[in-house]
Formats: sequence, C-alpha cells, structure tokens
Amino acid sequence: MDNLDQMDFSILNYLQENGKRPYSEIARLLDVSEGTIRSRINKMLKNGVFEFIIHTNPNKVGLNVQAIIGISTQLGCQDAIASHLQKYQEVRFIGAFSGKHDLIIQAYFRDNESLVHFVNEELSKIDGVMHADVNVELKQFKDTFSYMIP
Amino acid sequence: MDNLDQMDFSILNYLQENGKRPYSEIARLLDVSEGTIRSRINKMLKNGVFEFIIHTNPNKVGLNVQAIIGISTQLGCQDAIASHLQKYQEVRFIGAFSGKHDLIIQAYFRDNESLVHFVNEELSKIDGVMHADVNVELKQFKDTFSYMIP
DNA sequence: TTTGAAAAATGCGAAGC
DNA sequence: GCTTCGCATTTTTCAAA
Repeated sequence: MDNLDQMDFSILNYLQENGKRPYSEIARLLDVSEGTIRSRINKMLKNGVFEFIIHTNPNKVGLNVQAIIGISTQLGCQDAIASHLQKYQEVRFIGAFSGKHDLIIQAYFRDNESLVHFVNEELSKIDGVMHADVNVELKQFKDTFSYMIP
Repeated sequence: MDNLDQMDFSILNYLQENGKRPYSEIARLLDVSEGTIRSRINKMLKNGVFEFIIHTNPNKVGLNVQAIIGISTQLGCQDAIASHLQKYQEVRFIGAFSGKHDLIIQAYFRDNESLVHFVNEELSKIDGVMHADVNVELKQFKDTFSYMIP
C-alpha cells in the first residue's frame, strides 16, 4: 500500500530542502524522467506520506507568545479534552503522552493577555482538566521540518 | 520593512490551505493581477515571513517514536546545550522556556531503542544537563501549520 | 511503472501607468 | 505598487514500451 523505496526517500529529501523545487529538476538529479517523479509524488500525496504547505514565521504575523502546556487529566478524559481543544485555532499541536503529563499542547498567541485568557477562561473550565503546566517560550533555537529520512 | 497588510494575510491564508496553489488562482480570488501576488510573495519570502516546505508524516517514513523532552539545565548553560542539540537530526524543535523546564525539545526516532540511546548516551552526557523529563507520544490529535492569521 | 512528446498552465521579466 | 504582455519554464495529459 505504501512501501516507499529509496527513490521515494530521495524525492522527499529534495523536497524538504525546498517545497517548490520543480519535478524536472529532481528528475535530472535522480536521472529519471519528470513523469516518474510526478507519478511517485502523486502517489505519496494520495497515501498521505506528505503534503505541500507553507511554514509561516509566527513572530512575523503577530503571534509573539508561544507556549507549550502540559495538561494533567482525569482518567478517561483524555480523548474528550483533546477533541475539545482541537477546535481552538491557537492550538497548533495536541498529543497524548506517557510521562508526567497526559496531554501536551503547543499554542500560539498574539500577546500574554490572550495566553492568560486561554489558560484561565478556557482551559481551566474544561471538564476533567486537573492541572496545566504552562511553559512560555523565551527563545527558539530550532524549528525544522526536515526529518531524518534514510 | 515588513509591514504586512490585509492582502498579504489573505495570501498566506490561501497558501496555508495548499502550498502549491497557483499565484494566478490567488490573484483571481483576491481580484488583483498575478504579478501583484507574485511580487508580494517574493517580498515576504525575502523578509522571512514564510517558506515553502513539505510536511512529511513521520509514521509513514519509519519515524514511529515521537517524544517531547523537558530539560533542566544548570544556570547559564542553556545556550551551549541548545547549540549542541541543534546538531542532532532527530531533534525537530528546541526552545528555551520559562516554567518548569529550561529547555523543551521535540524529537523523532525510528524506534524505542533509538530514543533510549539518545537520552542515555547523548543527552545525559552533555555538560550542564541536570534532568530530562521524557514524554513519549501515544497518540496525536492535532499537528497543523495553519496559524490564526487576522 | 516508466518514458517521450505535445498541449495547457504557471511563473518570470520588462515597460508603462 | 499594480498591471499588461510576451517569453521561458513547468505541469499535465496520454499513448506506447
């Protein structure tokens, strides 16, 4: 169904360097025809292996406050809380984790006031949320999307 | 220098839906010429407002173990540790935070063994790392790149 | 699946408003 | 800063190997 081979990985690596790289250029680099690259890319897109997106620099669009929040939930409430949180556009990432926190979310806000409002007025009022461990980002060192591909 | 106006935000919103959306289509939607869209996009790219990338589904390329690790560091060691961690391809995100953890990183591994190796053999041996709070992802609920843009 | 070539669409540069 | 208009490049389509 989606057995990727070495050529697929190479294509992904080239696209990770630049999402707008022309198929014809990748074809030249891999010494196959442009049609081969296209058919493989379309297949991977169909199978959900990757997608073409843009990465916006949050600071440049006025999202100056970034936070990672660890949430402790009552047993059995994880799914309901996660579903509820999905609706918030501020929330970029939600995962269930083993470790100190049941849920960890990453969220972007316009300012501190918005963050405080989110935590005190929204998060705290969700059923089953017992505790929220708020970490506010002071400095970002790395934020890449180029994964290690074989 | 980089004062974005409403049209820029609209362009970003359209591109967030699909990084391969043609400039001419965006032009039609916003009722301006293709050249306008192109020059604005190039200006934003030049100013680092956004970039064209691909988002690879980690699971589809064999990165089955995802972790968020909170790191407690000795006072004054944050920068050095962060710089050192940047070199690891497994590490996708590094940020300095106020809150329980000085540094928080997100990293992707092929399997549990690789994660354990990273924590025990690499992370633990870095000067100034006092404690690592490892959270292993059990389930992902959201991982979007469409920020809330005015 | 991959290829090759023709057709369609997209992106680019320059000139003018 | 926006538009128009040719030109170059890229993407799409499709028949054939």
